[in-house]
Amino acid sequence: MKVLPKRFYERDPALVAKELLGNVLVRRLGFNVLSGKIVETEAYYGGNDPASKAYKGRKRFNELMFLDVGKTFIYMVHGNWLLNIVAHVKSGVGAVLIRAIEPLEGVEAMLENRSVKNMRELTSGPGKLTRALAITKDLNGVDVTKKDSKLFVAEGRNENFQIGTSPRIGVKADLPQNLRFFIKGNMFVSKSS
DNA sequence: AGGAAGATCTACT
DNA sequence: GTAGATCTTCCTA
Repeated sequence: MKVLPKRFYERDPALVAKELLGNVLVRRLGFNVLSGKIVETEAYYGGNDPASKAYKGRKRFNELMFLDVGKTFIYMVHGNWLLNIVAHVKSGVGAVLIRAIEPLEGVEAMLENRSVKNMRELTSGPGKLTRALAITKDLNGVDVTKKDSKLFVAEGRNENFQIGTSPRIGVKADLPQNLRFFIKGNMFVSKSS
């Protein structure tokens, strides 16, 4: 299993967000390995992006977005932990929000973390997937470019799929460009349009 | 102390 | 399918 290198994240967040699709998020949890294919992402920028946590300047809780790329940036919204990976060009600011994954390994363990009737509900949303993979603030700042981390991103198989885009979801003030990316037709995408 | 926040669940029509 | 309550931090006063 190959891990995506740090330089992968040292680019424009929108590009990183788009190219993360189809790669695999891997969570080590005790003796278990839980993983899922990334099927939906959003890009966030810095000071000129009103929806970004970094919009109001560098604070202690968001400083990871200003620092090293390839690390997690995790925060709580409405009682849900949301998982981002820091990505930006050199000395820039930005991150990619992981919005949905398609479960691959460790489905039983995920089901223990979340009681759902429908498989589709397991990881089809940013707060859902963090709960399924037991991701909390404890994993904030973890380096996802190291394969002995508790959380990292591995290269997916090079499958062919179509990429859809849309405005970001749930943001009050969005930028004019489409910064949400998803795999068209995948069941686990949180919303199809 | 109070409120807002990149969402989710539940309970209805 | 849609509306409303509610989940927990961090920010701002």
